[in-house]
Formats: sequence, structure tokens, C-alpha cells
Amino acid sequence: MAALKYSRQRESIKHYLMTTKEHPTADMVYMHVKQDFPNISLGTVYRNLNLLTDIGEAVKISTPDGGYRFDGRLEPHNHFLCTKCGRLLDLELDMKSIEEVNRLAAENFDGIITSSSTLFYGECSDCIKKS
Amino acid sequence: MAALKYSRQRESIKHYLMTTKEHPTADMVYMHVKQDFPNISLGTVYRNLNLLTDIGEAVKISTPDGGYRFDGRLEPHNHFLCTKCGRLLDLELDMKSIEEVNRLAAENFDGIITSSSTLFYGECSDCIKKS
DNA sequence: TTAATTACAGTAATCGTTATCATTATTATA
DNA sequence: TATAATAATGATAACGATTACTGTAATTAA
Repeated sequence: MAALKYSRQRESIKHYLMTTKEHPTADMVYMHVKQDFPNISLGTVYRNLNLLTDIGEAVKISTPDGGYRFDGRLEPHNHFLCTKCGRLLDLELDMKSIEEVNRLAAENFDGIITSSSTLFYGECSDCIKKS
Repeated sequence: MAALKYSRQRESIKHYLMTTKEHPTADMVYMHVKQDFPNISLGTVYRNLNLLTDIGEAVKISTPDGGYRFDGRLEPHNHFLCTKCGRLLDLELDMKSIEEVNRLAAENFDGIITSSSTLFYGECSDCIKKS
């Protein structure tokens, strides 16, 4: 079972994820944590991001461009991807709405739906202002 | 603008996508088309899958495991990923429901939502039977 | 304080995908 | 038709993101 051992690097990664709203990629996490640990290895970042995801202290989001983004927000919520600037933002959708969607989907489906994740697309407010 | 030229390989790929319900990966497409074109190159498969996606004759779906699946069904629809067997299935959700979800999401969001894509998780009917 | 074990940094390996390039197939035109 | 132009191919090299490996350092338990 391999008991978990404290590490300052992991704490730093976790703290960054919990305080940022950037939904960073592994490389963005690496760049950031490098400020405190100049010779941290990219492998350490990956190892810990996956570890945190496994123990439920981070969420791994796969984006349409292939790669992953990481999120320290653990409550179920959805995301919005701006098709202009590419930013990934949080999008609130109350539990009732989420459950309603799952219920609608279950109507025409021959299995059990336990959860769902929606990615919304469009133009974010910043991009609208600029145009 | 590079005019498109016919190719038997591309037709074969397109035909397979339109007739299968498997939501194949690039490699699965490669394996299949290889039966008709034994020395087709994997690069050709990728090139054509991306081309078909670009001209709107195929859809590229990114899955939580990182990779992509391809779909010949062009009407907007959603997908279900079985957490037991890993199969990716179609899931019908009428346009009204999809629009309703987008409307609900827009309520708490400061931008324009043009579309959305939901991936549902749970257990498919086959896996339920087996347990 | 020592022994056991996990995490680390650094680096090599892996995997899916793209890019390159010389050759072949398709299309337009003479 | 025959020819010329150009897009597509197969083969292979290159790429970027992620994972695996290894010897050393840090953390924890005895």
C-alpha cells in the first residue's frame, strides 16, 4: 500500500493548485513551483499531480487539444473553453441542473449514469470586450 | 487552398467511420483499413482523419485517458464512457435538452456559450448484466 | 541514532501524433 | 489521349508530452 511520506515539493504543488484559478498544465505547474524549488524535476511534478489526482486532492481535466489541465477545486463543477483565447474557466452549474441533465440523458439510455462532465464552448467576456 | 483530390484510402477511412459504432482510435482505424490496403501507412490514416475532421466529415472526441476517438456521426450528440469496460457509446440527448443545459449554464456565466459537449460516466447495460 | 522506506533530481525510454520526402495517383488541359 | 501540374501516398524521422528508471536525499518509525 506504500505509506505516503511528506514532501515540501508536493505541498507546494498542492498549495498552488488550491490557490490558482488558471487550470494549469503540468508544465505551468512546473514553471511556478520552480520559483520556490529551482531544481525540482518535471518528473516530480507529474508524479505528484497524478498522485494528488489518485488520492482525490486534485482533478485532471482532458481538453480537446489533447493535453491535461489540473484543478485544485474538488467540488463537481464544469468548465468553459474560450474558442478565441483558449482560456479554460470555471463554470458554475448548480447540482440540481447537473442532476437534471443526467436524468434527461438516462431517459434514452440503457445503463446507469453516475456522473457527467460538460465542457462549454464560446467566447469569454474578455474576448467580447476586445471585439 | 489546395484542391482536394480523390483517394481510395480516404474513401475507405470515411466509409468505415460512417458505418461503425465503435468510436475507434486512430490505431483501430489503421488496423481496419489495413485489411483492404495492406500497406497503408499510419501517417496516412492520421492525415485523413484530421482532414476529414477539418472539412466537417468526421468528429474528433478527446477522452479522459488522453487520446482521441473518431466518429462519423455528424449530428451533435453526446457520449457515455463505461467506467467498467471502457467502451465509448453514443448517447441521445435531444436538441432541446442540450439547449436547456447551455441556457442554465449561461445564467451564471459572463460570456457567450455557443455549444457544449457532455461526457457521461457510469456502467453500461452489458456490464450490469454481467454483475 | 539507526534502519527502513518513500521521494527526489536527472535522465532515458515510451507513446501517440506530425513532419519530411521521394514516389505514385489523380485531375486538368492541350 | 498524352502530358503537365499537383495532391496523396508509404516509409521513416522527428516531436512533445508523459512515464519509467536509478542512484541519492529526505522523511518516518523503531
